[in-house]
Amino acid sequence: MSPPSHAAPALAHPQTWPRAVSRAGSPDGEPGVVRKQRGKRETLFRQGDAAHYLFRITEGAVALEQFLEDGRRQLVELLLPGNVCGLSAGGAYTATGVALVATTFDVLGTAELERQPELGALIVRQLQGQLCAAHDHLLTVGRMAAQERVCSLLIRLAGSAACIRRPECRNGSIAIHIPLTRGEMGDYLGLSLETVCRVMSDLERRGVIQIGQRHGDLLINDLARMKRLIN
Amino acid sequence: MSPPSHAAPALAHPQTWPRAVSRAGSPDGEPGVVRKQRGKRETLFRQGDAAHYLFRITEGAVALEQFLEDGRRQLVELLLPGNVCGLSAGGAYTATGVALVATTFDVLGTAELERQPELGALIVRQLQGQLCAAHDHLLTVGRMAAQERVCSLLIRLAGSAACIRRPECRNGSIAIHIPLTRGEMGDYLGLSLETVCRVMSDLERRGVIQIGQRHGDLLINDLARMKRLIN
DNA sequence: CGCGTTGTTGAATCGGTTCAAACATTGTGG
DNA sequence: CCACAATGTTTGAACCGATTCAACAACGCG
Repeated sequence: MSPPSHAAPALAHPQTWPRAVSRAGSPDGEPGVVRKQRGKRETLFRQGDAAHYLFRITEGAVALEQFLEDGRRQLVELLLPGNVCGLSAGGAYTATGVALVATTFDVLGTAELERQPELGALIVRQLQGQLCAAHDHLLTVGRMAAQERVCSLLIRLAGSAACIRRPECRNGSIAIHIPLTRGEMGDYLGLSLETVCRVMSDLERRGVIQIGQRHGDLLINDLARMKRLIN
Repeated sequence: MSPPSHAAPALAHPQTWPRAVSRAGSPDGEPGVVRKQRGKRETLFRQGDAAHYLFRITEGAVALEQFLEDGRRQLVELLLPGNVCGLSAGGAYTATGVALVATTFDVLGTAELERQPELGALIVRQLQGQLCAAHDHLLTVGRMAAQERVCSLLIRLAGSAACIRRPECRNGSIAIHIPLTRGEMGDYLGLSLETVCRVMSDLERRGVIQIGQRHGDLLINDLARMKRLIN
């Protein structure tokens, strides 16, 4: 019966990844582990492709997206530094991974998984965290009103180090950067982009947030108050 | 861009569970593995409780449910024979597991997980399958209309051996049993129970299904046609 | 500086919810 | 086994939140 506020998987266990992490500069050198980059809107892997690699985000943000045949889109997962993606049930990726902003990540051959059993424990933790996050998100999309959904997302971003521009201070205000367009926020929350706009404008009118002029910049005036809007 | 029809995790790997499975009659005997039962609407574990056990469904059906503080409910996962649940990110269950019908399952101490590393591979496969299923479900709830959502659920049930009453025959008809009330279907699909009713009635009027008099009994007249309703 | 992309706002519409009433099925105790 | 209570289902009518379509404004990249 408690509210669905599990630990955000965003920052889970970044330190337990084997090697390569501490050697950020090296593009290779360790067998099976390679550091790579992608620019805004570039894809890391595509739904349907053979799933030969795992990806661990070290910087930036990645969205997993799925499509209906007629083009309707849903962002099914939002991955931030520390998260791993690319795991698949069968042999193929079940979603497409797209960089939301310039993103750095480590690539690991799935074959490596079998050679390094201790990697399994990390993967299990990641999967558990993402499954819980997916369940929470399902509750959000399935049962919350538009305003509650938007606030959920903003609060999640405010909880992720990668999105924070100015840390929270006494009065509860915090400056963040939203690495998503309005349309992407809608596709993540199961709303139209116009509804996201309207909710954001309304929150601003009521003094809960201030929308910066640079796209994506946002000031949450009172995080606690925003959390109360969700219940 | 392909439609989100991954393998239903329902029947995944029932044969790889260690021991106990082949000794269905024995209520105990193997260290850490115990077979148990629950009746309709009884709970296996509760959100927030310390997560000391894993559960593997052998018969029946289990729903994982989450609540908002004001009582709004979402069924975040539907588990059928072969599925494992009870995995949690932290030390506590993040959802409540409720038997939808009389259900049999094996209970495994989580401590056992660390003693039997080969169990890890099974768990990883389960988690992967459930994560993919959660993503598909998110697409359904976030982007599909009421009729599409209801058909998604019916098609999923029609694909689960445990729900089939009379197997599919030439003309595409198949008799199933829905182990959920209309309200539960709504809570799973993010709809009100009335909307589920209306959609079901409409499907019947149009000859897609026939609703039996016994609660839960259903005849799908043409499965292929129903699948076309989803797109 | 200019054009394409992204964001904002309004008006009309619609799909789904809410509230309410009636009915059917299932389960229980006499 | 029947009667009755509890639970589950169906349908209607009014309402409302979110979508759609459309126009315009603000960014931001080249």
